[in-house]
Amino acid sequence: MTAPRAWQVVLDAVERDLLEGRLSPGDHLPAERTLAVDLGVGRSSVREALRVLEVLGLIRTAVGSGPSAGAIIVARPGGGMSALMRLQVAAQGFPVADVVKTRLVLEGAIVTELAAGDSPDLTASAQILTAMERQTLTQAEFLALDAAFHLSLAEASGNQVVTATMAGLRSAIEGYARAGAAGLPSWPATSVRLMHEHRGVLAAILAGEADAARLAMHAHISGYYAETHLHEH
Amino acid sequence: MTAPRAWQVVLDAVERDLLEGRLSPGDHLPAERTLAVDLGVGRSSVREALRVLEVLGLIRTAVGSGPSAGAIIVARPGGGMSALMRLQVAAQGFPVADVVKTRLVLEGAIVTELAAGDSPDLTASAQILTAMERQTLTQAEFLALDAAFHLSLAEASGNQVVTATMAGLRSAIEGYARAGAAGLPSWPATSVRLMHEHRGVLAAILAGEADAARLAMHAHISGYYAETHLHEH
DNA sequence: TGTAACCTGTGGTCAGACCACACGACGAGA
DNA sequence: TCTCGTCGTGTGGTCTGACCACAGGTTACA
Repeated sequence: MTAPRAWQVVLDAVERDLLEGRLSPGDHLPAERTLAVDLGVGRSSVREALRVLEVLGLIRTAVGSGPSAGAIIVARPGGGMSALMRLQVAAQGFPVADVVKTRLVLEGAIVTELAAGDSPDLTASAQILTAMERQTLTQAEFLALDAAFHLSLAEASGNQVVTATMAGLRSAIEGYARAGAAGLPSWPATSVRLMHEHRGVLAAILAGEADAARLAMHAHISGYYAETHLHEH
Repeated sequence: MTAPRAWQVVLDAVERDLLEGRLSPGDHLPAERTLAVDLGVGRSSVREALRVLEVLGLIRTAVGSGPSAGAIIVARPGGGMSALMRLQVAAQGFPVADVVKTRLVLEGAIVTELAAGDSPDLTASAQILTAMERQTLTQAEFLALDAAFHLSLAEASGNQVVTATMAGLRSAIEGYARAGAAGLPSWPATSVRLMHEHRGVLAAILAGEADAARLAMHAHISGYYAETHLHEH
């Protein structure tokens, strides 16, 4: 048995406490110094483990004293998924094409389920579309709202895993989306088309037309990707 | 502008080096002490960032000297995705039901694509099924091969993102699968049924019957989940 | 009673030390 | 000349101790 690394001991201990109910969302972790003594490791090893937990979106840390200070279990997977996918794309572990294909699968499933569902709550998505129709938006603002729209559909599905994964995929290719938009021949024309496609997707969902919604979303995503991909090299 | 945390500086520097091509898979990161001096932070902060990169599957570290020592970019997303999803499930950020639903979506898409593809290479998957038919397997060995089979289908699809996500989802609910299997009334009967379902999925893919393959996989996953879920408490 | 000063415990960071390890260079011996 | 063992060196892994900024509670004073 090879000796486990000290930070791994801390990580395992926290995971075990979570699985066995000794730790739940909202709870405080023991202080770093206490954890170090209890687990028989140095404080620096504890901190390495806590850093991992923080990046993974499991805890939030705050300095000072009082109830809001210290490390608290939060279980917000979005940030961790974004960091993971963004870095994997940067390190060429995730090809951009695979990210886009995965978006097609997930968003297709999302809109299919939403359309099949009984009166899903899409007011948030509709509000985002309304905000996007303002003519004073910069390109960056438009793209941010575009991302928010897609994410709001995932949230409407109620699936935490899909929502977090979508957030990660989106942030992973955010740079490509921005660079691609900058190289388009006519941004106004493209943005208007994207708006219409968004409205079309939303309308198909609300009409309960699952297949139409899926195809519209598919065309929306792959269309933009193809268009921007043509102009980069 | 709030001061960025020291480890964040390191993480950002590495990400920038990756994006701008100064670092590629197989390259060595500078030594921890060098990195600390170059970025103007302490070595412990560098180590916190490297720990994150290691857990995320971006680097591999080794002690000693020579070409294989040090921190090397590897971009293996499987481990990071597994850690992220396992911990999020443990911390109740990811409901198990959502994990299963996501599996249904992804594995359905995988087999659909494989069936539609032109003569996919499924020899690895077939070999795993053959290995599963040995009668001397323990329950744990059977479950491990079961996981390997599902993962091999993802790998056959060639999509790195889907493969890594599948690996993460699987490991996140591994504990539940094991606990559920232990509570089944008749494990031999269940394992035989699972085997038949696997064969059915594979046959449908090879026959090019996309819809049949998707439905078979859907029934396979949701069936096992429903069966084990009934017997746990 | 209200307020200001202080105390305490927290995470954030750094510096330094030591260890085990693995490779590569060097030198002694055949 | 070749082989093999030794030693040096640089690496990550870990621990310890120290200091800081911060935020809250506590206390003492007006």
